[in-house]
Amino acid sequence: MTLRGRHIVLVEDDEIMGGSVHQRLELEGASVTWVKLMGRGLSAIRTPRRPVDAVVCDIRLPDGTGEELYETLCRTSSPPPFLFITGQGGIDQAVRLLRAGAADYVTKPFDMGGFLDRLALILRPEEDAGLPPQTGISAGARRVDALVAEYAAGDHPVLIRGAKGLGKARLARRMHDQSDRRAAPFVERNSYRATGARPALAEAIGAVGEGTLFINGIERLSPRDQGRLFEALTEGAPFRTIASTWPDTEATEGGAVRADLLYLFAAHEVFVPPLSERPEDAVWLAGQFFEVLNGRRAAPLRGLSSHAEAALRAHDWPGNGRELRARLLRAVEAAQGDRVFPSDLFPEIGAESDRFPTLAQAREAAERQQIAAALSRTDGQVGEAAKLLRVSRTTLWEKMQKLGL
Amino acid sequence: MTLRGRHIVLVEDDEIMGGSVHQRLELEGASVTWVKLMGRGLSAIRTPRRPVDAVVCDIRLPDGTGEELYETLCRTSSPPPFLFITGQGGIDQAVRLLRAGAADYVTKPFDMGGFLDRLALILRPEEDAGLPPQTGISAGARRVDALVAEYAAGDHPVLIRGAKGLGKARLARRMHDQSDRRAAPFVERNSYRATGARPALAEAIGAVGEGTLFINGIERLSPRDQGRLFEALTEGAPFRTIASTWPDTEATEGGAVRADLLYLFAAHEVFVPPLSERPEDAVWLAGQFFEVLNGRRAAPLRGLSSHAEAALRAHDWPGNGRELRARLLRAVEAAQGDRVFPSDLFPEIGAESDRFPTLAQAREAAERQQIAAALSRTDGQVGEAAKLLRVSRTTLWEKMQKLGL
DNA sequence: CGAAAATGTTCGGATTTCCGAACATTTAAA
DNA sequence: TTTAAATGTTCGGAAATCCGAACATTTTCG
Repeated sequence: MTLRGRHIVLVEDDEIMGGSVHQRLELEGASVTWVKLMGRGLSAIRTPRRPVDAVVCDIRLPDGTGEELYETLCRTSSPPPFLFITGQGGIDQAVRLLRAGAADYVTKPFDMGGFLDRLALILRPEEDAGLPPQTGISAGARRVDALVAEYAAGDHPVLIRGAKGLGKARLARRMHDQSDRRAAPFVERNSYRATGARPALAEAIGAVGEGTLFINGIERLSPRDQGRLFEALTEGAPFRTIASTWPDTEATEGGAVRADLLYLFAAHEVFVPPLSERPEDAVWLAGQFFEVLNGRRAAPLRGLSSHAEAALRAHDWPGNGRELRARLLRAVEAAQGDRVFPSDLFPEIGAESDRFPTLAQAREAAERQQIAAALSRTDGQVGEAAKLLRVSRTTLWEKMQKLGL
Repeated sequence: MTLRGRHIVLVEDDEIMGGSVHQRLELEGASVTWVKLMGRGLSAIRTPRRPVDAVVCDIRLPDGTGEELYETLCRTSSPPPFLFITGQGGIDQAVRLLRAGAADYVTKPFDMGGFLDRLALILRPEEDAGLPPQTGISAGARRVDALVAEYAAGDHPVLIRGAKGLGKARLARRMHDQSDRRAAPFVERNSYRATGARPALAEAIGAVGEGTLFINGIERLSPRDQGRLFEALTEGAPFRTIASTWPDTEATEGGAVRADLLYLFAAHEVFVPPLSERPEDAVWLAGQFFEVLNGRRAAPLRGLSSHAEAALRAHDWPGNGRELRARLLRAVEAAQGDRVFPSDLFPEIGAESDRFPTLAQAREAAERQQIAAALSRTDGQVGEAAKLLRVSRTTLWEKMQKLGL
């Protein structure tokens, strides 16, 4: 697979490094947006000229870190895959990023060929062709798959609940593929994507015909859009509706779904348990990923060591499947022996975990908390919150962007 | 009493108001330091050219508030009396200052004659000539007075414990006045006063002769000074030593007293209960103040109403005697009828108490907390704390000043 | 007791933050 | 459906913050 025709956002302040990567990516046929500041990166990714396929991002930036950029995006949207460029000593940071669901990282200095290979790897779509249409092997995963099969035969709305990285979009797609509507369009409306990147609901409804409309993140729909959806569903719309929600505390508090709309979905829900509750699925999924990835190695590995499997079971998987896939990618690439070992999967073991927050971090945390409290108090009214906080509307808006609120 | 020869610090940014007050105070013979910023005020009060007798301070300043200035000073020292200038609508703020122990306030617009009278009132020393040498009438107060009389006859060190505003310095003075050493000097070393305003311990020891050395705030002595004092006490120094301590949580954590020094005082302690634990003393003391202050009115009042007395009993007196005296000053001045009523003593009743902290306030609170944590972690080592917090030593020092740490 | 280390403190320059004005877009209300 | 209100967002200038260098003073340690 080539990079030709892809849109890459490059966030790198170093003139030489950035120039090299920029030039080489364009030689490969990619379209590159090069920015030098975290703030600029935020804008470029949130409101891009065209959809962003991947982000290549340095860790250290003049106005913050790549980590902050990524996590800020995660709070209000679903960012495109990130490939981080880290220097020596930044490994603990990069590993945290993997845990949070970032795609991968490379360590300076690196050869351009290896870098391009890694970038090409993460550009591949989330639903790998090599994986079977199955959530897992645990009892909980089998219940999910049974419900998916059952609901695929129906026409009623379905709500998929579960944390990020659990493949809710893939479940919706499978439900569509196993239904009578499989020949009609499958249209996704991702509410987590930045404003510029997502179509209006009306546009999505216009495109779906008698197919399946998938609303990713129903709690993020505006009240007006929720009204439109409710109308469509109660007036016999020809398409089938599947929605997902991410039971994140902030989302629940901030973006309530009107009760009557929720009522339409209440009878048919699919809850996807987190990987931490089904460790045998983590091992199974890792095995699936291993088969696919190992097949690409010039010198194939023999498998996962038993200790690696034990470590997979013991991990708490805050990033769920996305984190698992990223770790497998790195492990298969980095393995020195003939098998994958725990230290290949979890290189951060031994890294310092106890860090004293800096003054800037403490200040930011307090600002984030206070702004959130003010927004809560004003029911999301930004202008009123600005008055309460005694800052200008501009200042509040910029801080909200910076802090990911 | 005139203002002649007194040193007044004026903190007022308004050119016209400041110019008027400055000119009139100098006409009255006072020496005036006029600053326009809270930060400048901090410096002028902490390291003055000569000791500060009083501060005249506006509430609203370009770089903060008079309230912040006062409270910042209170955290690390015992500020001179403050007379606040407040505009309309600032009454709740001024009342909070009274509660915290500030001397008084005037409301714009005011006539200069009344302003000067009020300033003259607060310049009078804390121990008013009109008050009897007595702590109060409650059982607890009588125990304190009995101990003072008993210890006055001895030569052993004495420790006076109690919160600010309870007259610990007056108790020490009374102990001296009732002792055989009354003809010799009484020298006070106030550890709470700003660095520039307090003499070195060695200087105080040199001046006391066979008199009484009063260490106000023994926990604030440096380890070296504690060593000097210990040596003096164990090697038969000719003077008598009385010390006070303020059982404030911050002081206890920050400035521990070495155990062997504390041992020398342990056998003779006087604990002064807070006014909140002896409400009848609050009423008695208010009565004493009333007699003194009422005598100065052109049209004397008949007394405190029974409801006023009830309100005095009910109040929790966070500022203890200092707050009580300030409230009586205002009440006797402001009384409209022939008696003092609750609303004269507690004008803030009805004022809005629930305020949402601004973003700057939240940020400051977080900074204060984080800096305190860092200092705690580094055992007071400022340079190490700066590294931990990832700020420069200068920045940390300035923030410590601003935040009162 | 003297030297080293740390604190106390100031100042000017660089950097960052904050803001009002302005305009486009979206949402809410009439 | 139209209008008003609010949000989304940018930009340049003013104000505030942060810092290193520097020097005086105090504290600590050998």
